[in-house]
Amino acid sequence: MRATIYDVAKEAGVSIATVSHVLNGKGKISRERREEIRRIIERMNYQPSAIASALTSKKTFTLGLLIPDISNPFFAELARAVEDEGQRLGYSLFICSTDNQDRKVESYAALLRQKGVDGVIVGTGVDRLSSLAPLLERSIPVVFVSRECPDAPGIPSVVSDDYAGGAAAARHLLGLGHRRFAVIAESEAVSSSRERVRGFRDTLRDAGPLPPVKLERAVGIREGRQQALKLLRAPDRPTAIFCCNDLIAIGLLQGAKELGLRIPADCSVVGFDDTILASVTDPPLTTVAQPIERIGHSVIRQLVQSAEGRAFERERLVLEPSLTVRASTAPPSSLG
Amino acid sequence: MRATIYDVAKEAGVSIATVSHVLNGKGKISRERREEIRRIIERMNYQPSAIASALTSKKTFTLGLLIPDISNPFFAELARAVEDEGQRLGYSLFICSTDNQDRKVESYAALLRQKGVDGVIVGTGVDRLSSLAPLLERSIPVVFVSRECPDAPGIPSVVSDDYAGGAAAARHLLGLGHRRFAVIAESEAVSSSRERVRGFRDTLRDAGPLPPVKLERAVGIREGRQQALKLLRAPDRPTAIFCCNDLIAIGLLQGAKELGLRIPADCSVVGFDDTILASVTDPPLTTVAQPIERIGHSVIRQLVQSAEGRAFERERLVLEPSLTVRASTAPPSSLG
DNA sequence: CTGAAAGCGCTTACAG
DNA sequence: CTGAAAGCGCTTACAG
Repeated sequence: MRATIYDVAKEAGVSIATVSHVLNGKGKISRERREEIRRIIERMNYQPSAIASALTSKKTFTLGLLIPDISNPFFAELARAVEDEGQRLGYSLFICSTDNQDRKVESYAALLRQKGVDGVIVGTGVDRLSSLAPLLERSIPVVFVSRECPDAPGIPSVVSDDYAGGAAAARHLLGLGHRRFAVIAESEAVSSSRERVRGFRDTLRDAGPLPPVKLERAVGIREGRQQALKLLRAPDRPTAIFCCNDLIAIGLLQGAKELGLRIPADCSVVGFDDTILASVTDPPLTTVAQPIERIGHSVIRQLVQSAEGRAFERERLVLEPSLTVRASTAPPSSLG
Repeated sequence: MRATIYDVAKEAGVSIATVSHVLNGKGKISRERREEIRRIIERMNYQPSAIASALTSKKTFTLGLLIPDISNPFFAELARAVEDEGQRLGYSLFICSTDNQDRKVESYAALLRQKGVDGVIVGTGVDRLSSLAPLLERSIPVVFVSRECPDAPGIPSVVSDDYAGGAAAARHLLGLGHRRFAVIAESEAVSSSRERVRGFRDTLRDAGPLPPVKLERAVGIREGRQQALKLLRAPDRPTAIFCCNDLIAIGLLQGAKELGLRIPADCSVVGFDDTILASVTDPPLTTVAQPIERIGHSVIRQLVQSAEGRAFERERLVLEPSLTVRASTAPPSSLG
């Protein structure tokens, strides 16, 4: 069997309490003893069992990451940032893809509770806050990322400034000379999407009188393509379309191509997120870049602070997005 | 405090052993008692601590997934398949991105050991098998996925038939009428890449005398683009290029565009993997599809079998790839 | 069919 | 500065 704390205590001729103390840098141990014990630990290749230690100390140094789908590039990139910062702070990560289904959210929440995680990052849509009950009941720290839950006061969150992102998209397009716009948004239930649209529209409104902005809804590439076909076939075709995420924008690109339309010559398109997908399309997408890495790092720090009982710096951290201009936007070919 | 097994035992007027038995479906408990205890468990909302249970039973129902980078779409898609099947079988997943650095592999391996995982899936490159020592020493079950380690006899693996995939790419291109080929491969150290090239070349050789096949190396989009520029600028430009992964193929698409070349009219390109990226480029990529979902499911089953002490069905499971034909391949414009 | 008891490998007051 | 001892919440022979 592998070495336990008893083995090294015996070898060192001390009590297990002493070994535990040097392991955790607690208590006062004389320098010599400490170094002697360190050497023995090294020599025996002893590594404490995280399980036994969790049972007594109630800390597992493990976190849960609840997201809709790890195979979605946005969440995969977010997961990487979260993983890296977690690792730096000594935490491991359970990955939980929920497909935005409350049933799965709840079953993962119960599982994470049983496994004794120190905290949970929630990046998945949660219809009923009660899906998180297994966590909340046991006061396991939770922080939302990239989404918010209106009826969850007191739960901290880390988000992009979606309103500002939508506004940036509008300013870019306005600056290019566009005047006839459309938007393809996600579901009305998604708060981030609502904010993006609001920022976009408010900015247009401030720019003076403009033709009405058509709004369609989609989730993912396929629906994005369908809505694109609808919008692009209309007689008063918009010269610029703002899509609330890159997937929708990609669907739009595909729809436009089917219709023989050139992007950006016939229609400019702006996406949102700036995952790797945006750099790979043709033309590469102009898109509002979420600071995914900073979001991931911040959310972990927020959670760990809260798991370690320190006060939050803030309950809601809003990070600024920035516009990444690529080749899917240009001035309208016939101004007006 | 939350309820423990003692609380429900007291409530039910039985011993904790009895409660434990009904929890685990072990031992013989009279029907009435069993149902009575079930009701009490339900009512008290008791859920056993996975930590305490792991300490005694030595099983954590937790696995580690060691991959180069969760933000790489191939591994993200693989992770999703692994997660789903793991979940179905009752296992949670720690995600570990190693960037193919032995240092990180080793530190994650040590961490996973400490946390007492029941098994580890290794999809990351491992230069020295000794990086996995923390696992192997404790005989924690390991299975390789999508890569193999030649000096690791006895460690099971689940892979695509890379040779067959390379061959399929060659047959497709040959069938289209191509005769002047090039290949952009990954590093010679990557076994899967070697096999893909070998399958591709062998198939060409069997097709009769052909001009020599140029071979360049790249990893990722940027280098793929560079090698593409080199290949496409040469006087005897190939009419078809086989890339050992989709990322390289995407770089090639970008390089071709810069040179004003049309794909597939001026040059056909075949990728490998068929991640979401391949469906999003313009033109969409013809690519050898790895059965990512089946790979992920199989590797978990293989690992769980081994973790539960059952014999392997086989030590090496080889799944067949298939060619996904999209729009990046066509007959050469000037035959010959 | 059921229970008393040992044990898993740690941490943490507490006493000295 | 160091150790004896209790306790974390389970599982598992073993005895009856």
